[in-house]
Amino acid sequence: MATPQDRQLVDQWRGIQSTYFRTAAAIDRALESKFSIGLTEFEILDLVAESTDAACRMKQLGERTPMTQSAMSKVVDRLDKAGLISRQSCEDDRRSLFLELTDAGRALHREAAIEHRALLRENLGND
Amino acid sequence: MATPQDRQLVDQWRGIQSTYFRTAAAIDRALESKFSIGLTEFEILDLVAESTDAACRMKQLGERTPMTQSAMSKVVDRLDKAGLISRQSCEDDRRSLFLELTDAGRALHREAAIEHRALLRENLGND
DNA sequence: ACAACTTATATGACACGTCATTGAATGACA
DNA sequence: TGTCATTCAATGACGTGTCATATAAGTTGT
Repeated sequence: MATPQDRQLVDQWRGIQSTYFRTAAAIDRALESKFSIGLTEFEILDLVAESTDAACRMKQLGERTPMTQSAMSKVVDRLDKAGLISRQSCEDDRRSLFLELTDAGRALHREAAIEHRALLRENLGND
Repeated sequence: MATPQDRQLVDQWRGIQSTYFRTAAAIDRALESKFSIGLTEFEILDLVAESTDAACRMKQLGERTPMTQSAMSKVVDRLDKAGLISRQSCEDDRRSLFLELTDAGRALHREAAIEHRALLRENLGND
């Protein structure tokens, strides 16, 4: 019990947690106040933005984020309602959805990404 | 825009996120199923367990976790209702609360900590 | 072409975290 | 000592995530 290895593990874990919380909170607040979107919304925008088009993406996106399928669905829904993204049903498999940024979405992403990267740089401290 | 440094930052961030989510989810599920407590509950137990007694702790604990004051208050409330922890008002400052594990809490913590460390070892991969 | 199964997304009930605020106790200081 | 500000903890309204399930579309084997 309570071996030094355990202590070291626990400390490492707490470090990860606090880095994660601190950084996520900072980004979330900044994006929320400047662009009225949350961190998770931005993350989806970011993934869609960097996806080379083609392919029915909702599913594939799910493989590139730790978000639940359910969570993704709701985030995408909010982004759609906000007019930042559009969902189009795929021709070849009508269960799937093809996502793409609207012009507004692309513009917002461009701005927000700058903020996002800056806050990562600050918080992850790779100066 | 999109400099290689940015890419590297974003990748680092996604790594942290996925480590955090994967690990937290694994621990949470295990503790929930075996001991009927969540990860946040365990973390408070863990902090209280390792606190050298004395001092009115609710406040100090808040300084050692990324949790909000509000969140802590609710977690402690659940732990209290579950009979794992007790809140006693401080004599010297009646705004503050002194926390301590009940016998049940200490016993549960002892068991749960083993599981917790094991899952950290698995997920943070310091073998 | 018809079941039975599988896969993609959406949704409803619920739990938990956050923010803002409250209530109570303390401190500061004229 | 009486006021005003500050601090500790609890609470209510609210947003968002999770789980289980629903809906719809595709697949397979006969």
